[in-house]
Amino acid sequence: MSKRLNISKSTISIVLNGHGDEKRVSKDTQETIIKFAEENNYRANQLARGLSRGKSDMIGLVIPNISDSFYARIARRIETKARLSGYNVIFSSTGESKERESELIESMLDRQVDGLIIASTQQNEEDILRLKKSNFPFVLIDRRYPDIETNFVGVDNVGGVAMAVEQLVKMGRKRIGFITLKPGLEAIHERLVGYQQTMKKFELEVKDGFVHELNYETFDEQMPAVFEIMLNSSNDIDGIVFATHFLTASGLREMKRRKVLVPNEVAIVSFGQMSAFDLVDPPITSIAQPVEDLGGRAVDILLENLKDGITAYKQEMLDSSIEVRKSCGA
Amino acid sequence: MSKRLNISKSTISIVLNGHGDEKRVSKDTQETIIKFAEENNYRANQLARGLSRGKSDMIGLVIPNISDSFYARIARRIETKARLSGYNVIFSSTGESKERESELIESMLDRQVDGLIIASTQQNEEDILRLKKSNFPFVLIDRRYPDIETNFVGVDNVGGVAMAVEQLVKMGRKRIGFITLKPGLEAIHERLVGYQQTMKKFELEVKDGFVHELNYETFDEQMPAVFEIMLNSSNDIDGIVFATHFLTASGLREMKRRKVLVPNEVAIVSFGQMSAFDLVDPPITSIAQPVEDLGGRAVDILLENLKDGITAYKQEMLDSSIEVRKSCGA
DNA sequence: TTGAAAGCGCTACCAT
DNA sequence: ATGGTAGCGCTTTCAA
Repeated sequence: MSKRLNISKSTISIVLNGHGDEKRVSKDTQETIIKFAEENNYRANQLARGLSRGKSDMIGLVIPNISDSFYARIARRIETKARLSGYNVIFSSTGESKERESELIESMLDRQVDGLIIASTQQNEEDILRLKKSNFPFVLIDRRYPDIETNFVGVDNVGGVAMAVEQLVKMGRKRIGFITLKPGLEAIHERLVGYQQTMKKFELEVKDGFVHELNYETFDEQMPAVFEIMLNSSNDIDGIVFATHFLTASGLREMKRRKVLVPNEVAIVSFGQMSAFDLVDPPITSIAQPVEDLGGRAVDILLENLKDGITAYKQEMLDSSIEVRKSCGA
Repeated sequence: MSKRLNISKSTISIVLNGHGDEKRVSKDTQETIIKFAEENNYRANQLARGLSRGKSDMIGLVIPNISDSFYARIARRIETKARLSGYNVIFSSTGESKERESELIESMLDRQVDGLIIASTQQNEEDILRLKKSNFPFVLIDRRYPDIETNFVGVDNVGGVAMAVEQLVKMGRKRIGFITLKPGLEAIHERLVGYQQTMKKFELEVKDGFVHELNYETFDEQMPAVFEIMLNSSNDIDGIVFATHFLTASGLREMKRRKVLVPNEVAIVSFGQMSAFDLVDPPITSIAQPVEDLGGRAVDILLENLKDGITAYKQEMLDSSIEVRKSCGA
C-alpha cells in the first residue's frame, strides 16, 4: 500500500488509526489513504499491530465449563460488552481442573491478552497470586480466594440461600435439609453458612442427616442414598434447599423416582436457575442470580483497570432475587 | 535470554520448538537452553511467533448466541478438541445479525485466525463466498448455504422431524400441527419439508391452520394467537411438533395457561432438547440432536484442512435420535 | 553445531 | 505535513 500510493507507511498508520488530524496530516493525503484502503479492502494485521503496540485488544475468559448455562450467559454478556470497547474474547473451559486452569492462564498470557476474567477452580493460588504480583489486570468472578485481595464480582450467596430457607419457613416447613457440594469453593461454603445462619435465626434444628455435601462428579449416583437418609423417620425432612441448579434437577429426578410428593411431602427451593424450571412438575421456586450483571460488572471493572491501571481492588456482591413457584408449597 | 546464555536466538528458537535433534543442536546446548527456559519460566510471545510464522494457532468460532445451550455445547466440544491440537478458540455471537456476522468474520481474519467455524445467519453469502474464493479454511455448522459448496456439518433435519411426526402418528394422532420459525434458515426449511413429507407419507391432511411460522424475535407474543387457531373447531389439532427447543418451551407455557391437557388433548414432540425436558410436566418427547458430535466433526474437518489444505469439501449430516417421554402420548 | 541477518506487518519516535 | 528508521519478539534461511 505504501508503495503504490507513494506515501510512507508511517503516515498511513497514523491516518488509519484515526490520528490524522491530531498529527496534522493534510486532508488530501488523508482522503487518498482512506479511499485506497476502502477500495482495496485493506485491513491491518492485528498480530503485527499487537506486537508493535504491546497490547492485543483481546481479553481472556477462563471458566469451568462454557456449556453450563450459568457461564454461557456470563460469557455472552462479557463478549458483547467487550466488543463495544474494541476487545475480542478468547475463552477456555477448565473442567474444574486446577492443572488445566493453570495451563489455560499461561496460554492466554502467551497470547498477550490484555486482561483476564476468571471463574477459578479456587485451587490455584499460585497463578492468581502471580497475576496479582505482576500487576496484571484481571477480575475473578463467582469464585473468590478469601485470602487474596483481588477484583471480584460474585453473588451474595449467604443472602440468597437465606431467602430460600426463609421461603420454606414461611410455608410452614421446619425440618429443612440442604443438599450441596463438597466444600472447596468459597461460594459453596457461603451457601452452607447461609443455610446454617438462617436455620439458627428461626431456631430450627439442623440434625445430622439434614446436610449433604456431594461430589461434583458423582452427585447423581449419591442422590438415592441422600434421600434414603433425609426421608427416614428420624429426619423426616419436609423441605429442601438445593445449592445449585444441577443438584436441583438431579434431586428432583430422584424424588420422582421415589414418588415423593413435591411440595406436599417435601417442599423445595433451588439456588440457581435452569431455563425450564417454570415448566417443571411442580414449577420450581428458585433463587435467580443476576448472571448477566455479573458478567457485565466484570468487564466494566476490567476495562477500568485496562484504562486507568489497577488503582484499587473492587469487590462486588450482587443480590439475587427469588422466583416463587409451587415447589416451595406456595 | 540469548544474551545471558551467550547462545544465539536462532538456536534457542530451534530448541524450544523441539527441532533440536533434527537440526543437530548438541545435547549440551539443548539442555542448557531448556533448563534456563524452565527456571526462568520463559514463554514465547505468541503474537510475535504468529507474525513470524504466518499462523496464529487460533481458530475463530462465529455463532448466533453462545448463551443458547445448543451452541454452548458445540462450543465446548470445539474448544476441547481444538486445544488438543494446540489451537485456542476465539468466539463471537452474531445475535442473528448479518451485519454483525460480517464484522465478526472480518475481525477474526484481522486477528489472523487460521480457520473459522461458522453457524451463519445464512444471509451473508458475500463473506462466505469470499472466504471460499480466497481458499480460506472454514467449516459451516448447522446452517448451510444450499447454493454454495463448502464444508458443512449439520443434522438430518428432514429425518429428525420425520421421526417426530411418526411418533405422534404411532400414538394415534392424525391432526398434527407444526410450529416453526419463519423461513430464512435452510435448517428450518428442511424441518418443514420433513413435516410435510411425513404427513403425506401417512396420508394425513395438512390444513391451513396446521403450520405456523413465527418470528425469531416475537414468537412468545405470537404463541397465543397460534393456539387460538390450532385449537379451534375446524382445526382441532391433536398433536404438535415444535421445530426448536425454545418454541417447545414457549408453546408449553401457552398450553399450561390455557389448561390444555398434554398429551391427552394435544400430544407434543420437540425437535431439539433442553436440559430439564425430562422433568417437565409432562416429560417432553424430544428429538435429540448429536450436538457434541457436530462440534467434534467440525473441528476434525477444519484441522484436516489446516493440515492438508482444502482438497475437497465435506458435507456431513448427523442423525438424531428420539427420546420418547409422556408428552407424545406414550 | 552454531550464529548472523533478514523479515513478518505494524507503530512510534525523531528528523526534516 | 511527511518520511526514515528502529524496534516489537519471534522464525528461518544461509553461512560459517
